Amino acid sequence: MLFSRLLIPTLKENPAEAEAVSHRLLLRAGMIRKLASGIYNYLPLGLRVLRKVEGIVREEMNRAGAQEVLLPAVQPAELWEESGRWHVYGKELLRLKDRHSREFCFGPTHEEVITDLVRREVHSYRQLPLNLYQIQVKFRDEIRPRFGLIRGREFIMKDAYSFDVDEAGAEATYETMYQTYHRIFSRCGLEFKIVEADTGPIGGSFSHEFMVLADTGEDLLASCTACAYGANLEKAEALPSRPNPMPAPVGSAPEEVHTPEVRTIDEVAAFLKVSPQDIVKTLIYETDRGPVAVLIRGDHEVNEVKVKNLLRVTDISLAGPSRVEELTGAEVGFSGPVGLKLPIYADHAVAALGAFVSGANRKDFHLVNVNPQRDFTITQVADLRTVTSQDPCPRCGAKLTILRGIEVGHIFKLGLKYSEALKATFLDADGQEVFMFMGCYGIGVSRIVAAAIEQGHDEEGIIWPMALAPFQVGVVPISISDEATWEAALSLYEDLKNAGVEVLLDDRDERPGVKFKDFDLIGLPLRVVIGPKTLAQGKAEVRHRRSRQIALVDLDKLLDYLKDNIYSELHG
RNA sequence: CGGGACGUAGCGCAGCCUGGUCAGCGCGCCUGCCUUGGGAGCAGGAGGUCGGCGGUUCAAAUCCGCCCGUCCCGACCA
Repeated sequence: MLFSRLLIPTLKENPAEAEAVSHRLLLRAGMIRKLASGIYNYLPLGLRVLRKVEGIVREEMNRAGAQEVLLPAVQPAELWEESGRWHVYGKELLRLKDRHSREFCFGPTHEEVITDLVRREVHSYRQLPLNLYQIQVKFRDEIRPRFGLIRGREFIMKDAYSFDVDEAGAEATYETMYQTYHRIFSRCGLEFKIVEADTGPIGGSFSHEFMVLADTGEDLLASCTACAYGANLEKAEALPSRPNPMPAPVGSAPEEVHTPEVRTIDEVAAFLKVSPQDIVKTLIYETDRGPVAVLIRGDHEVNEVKVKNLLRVTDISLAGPSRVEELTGAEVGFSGPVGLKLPIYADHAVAALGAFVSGANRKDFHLVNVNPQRDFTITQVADLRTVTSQDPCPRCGAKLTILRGIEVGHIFKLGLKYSEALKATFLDADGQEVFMFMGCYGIGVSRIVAAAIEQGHDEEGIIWPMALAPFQVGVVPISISDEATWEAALSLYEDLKNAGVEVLLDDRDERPGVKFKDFDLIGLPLRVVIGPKTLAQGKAEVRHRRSRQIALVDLDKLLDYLKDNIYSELHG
């Protein structure tokens, strides 16, 4: 392609609206433009990258035996009512009405539609297993779209849904998808980490997330420095800690201490001259099953996902100030478990304490020498806190690190959730009608584009991996008015095209500096500069974007040199 | 939805506090000359309802109110 004929509106300066690296560079490199918050146009260069990702995803999904379909973006409300999600999904679901006032939504995901399709068309175990996928636009009316393509409201997703005759089959499919995802992200040139994940509202029994490691990642994950253990921070298990040797003798009774205006853990610790780990915070939560108290050691953070899962509720929120007063008899900051008439859920670390400090449920007072079970009853002890880098790996005991990641893929074992709700059954070999075992597998295709930039860039611009680059080679003639230079560039361009290389020829009448800057910005892996100086020696200059290394190559060896480099980066 | 910031030419910004020679700068764009190995130079030129509506005032980009939009920090997710 000729540079002058492509719409590549590069920007010299950073757009004010963009903060994240990938967002800035996608805009500056002329790959995307914003239409509305979280909604973007893909320009020619951006679309080429997107197509590269799609191509890899398609190849690997097909290789794994999945079949491509294309489902509608607009879905009737009835299906969502049937699955129960019409009323559960919330504001994130973009709801619409047609001219007859019939209700629809713009699909944020397609479990309902696919299950409906399969229940109509599949009736025998002989037709199973089945794995169907599509690559399509999704819309989720996100609370806060951000970072350009990383969290858009409209985005491109590959979603796959599998149907198996039994749990063992479903697990085999899950394993296949696990391996397939590994291949996909490896081919995309991404450095990623596979972690255990909470299943969230999609439901199901277990799942893994594929995380691209990057500072701008919105997710935190715990990763073992020794073994393969990795988990989303909201899922990562905290091992029960050993009893704390510090506190006062277990024998003495709780004692009220006057602590005027002393509310936070730090304030209490300073005032009573104890360490935060000798204090227990009592958090009052509202749930759809009524209010509960959660006990967490002062130096720990509550993990609301774990609380939700333990209580088997879909929503929890911290009780407001007036509600706390109503339930505990004291202002926020003085809650404690002693005398509290609520179900009390304690983290392991709290139960392991000998005696601790807590609120007294009386304004300006705290209790010291509080003992679990002796002074109050714990409804249940569980893992309710978020792990820290101080925690040991739950598998091997080695050190954990906390990393940031961008979730680019997520695989779920769904089980029977949707097949039961939508009655997707088949007849097994014994003529019994049974529910299909389902799994679902998502990849954020447009998000991969952004994630690749987060991992591949420098001060000058994007550094694409060969597999995702919009063009593999850029050809830059120093001057298009110097005939020999232009002829040599054009001839190389034709040769490369004929050899099947994706090449961009900069035919613009610009000064060399302008072209170099633009090529650094758009990040093609290989750049060939044709100029009078090197031409006189029968050579051309090849610059590798990532390493910035420059090679002077004989003109007659140039084509092979480029082809070899492309091949080795794609397949080496 | 809570907290913070912003909205002036395609992009980046100044001007606003202290209302009146404030419609300005840089980049980009168009024409011509010149130049060609890391975003050149000269000359000429096009382009703006100062986010919108309303109010105060002799007078509003500037002060006030409401609304819209955008971004950043927290609860959702590929």
